[in-house]
Amino acid sequence: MENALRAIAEPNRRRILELVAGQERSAGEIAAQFSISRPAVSQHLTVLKGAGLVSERREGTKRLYSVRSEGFEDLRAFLETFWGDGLERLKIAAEHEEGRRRRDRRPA
Amino acid sequence: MENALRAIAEPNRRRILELVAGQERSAGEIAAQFSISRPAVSQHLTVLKGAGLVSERREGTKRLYSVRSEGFEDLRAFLETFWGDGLERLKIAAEHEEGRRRRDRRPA
DNA sequence: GCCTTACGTAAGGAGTCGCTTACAATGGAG
DNA sequence: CTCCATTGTAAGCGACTCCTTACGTAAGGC
Repeated sequence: MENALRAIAEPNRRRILELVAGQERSAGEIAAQFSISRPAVSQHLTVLKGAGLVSERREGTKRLYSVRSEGFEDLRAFLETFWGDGLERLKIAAEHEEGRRRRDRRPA
Repeated sequence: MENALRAIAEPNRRRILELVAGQERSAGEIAAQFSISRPAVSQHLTVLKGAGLVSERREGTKRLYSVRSEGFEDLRAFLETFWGDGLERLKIAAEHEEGRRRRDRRPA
């Protein structure tokens, strides 16, 4: 998950993910959408692949990239802690612990 | 969202978030959990606050931090694109576009 | 074989990040 | 007012990031 988080922290990589989200695309096709150099995009693709967020498929001389949604599952799990129910559950747990500590300090 | 993503990409900051998730905690209380220096933790807290992921409340000389779940909303929206329904919808849209392009190229 | 197309890899440089130590600021206790 | 506790801020340093240009590699077309 570490790698995935660092990967999506970079704006160009996020744009790449959005590009390949709905549609498999070749490296060149992707690079054409950017002002940065083609090797720079290639490096970003390597990072995304290393993070498990995209998969690569070779076809002749081309390399086709697409989103690998399994790679996002750990992120989902981690982040769900911080919104909605996950946070609620944590708060309740913390309050219980708080009560226990108070009782230990000044026992009835 | 940019700031939030960069903020959570750092392991120590993630640990801080987990610490303050269930329970409001003071800066010192947080720093005590880390091997890095107290100023380093303070800097991380500044980053998290700047990203809107934690809120700060002053009480006497102490500063109490807690998770601000609204700060995670944009992340949720962005990431939902890449798992489950969001990705499905994008794929269908891409296929339609693909079909349209084929028709344009070789009209019936 | 030779050329072209499509792409990754290597090397190096500017900028950013996260850490440390030293110092400043603010609030409460006496 | 002085002292202590709690915290942020400043300055500087090594490590990492992202970019560029130059070069290497592999699959076709002819």
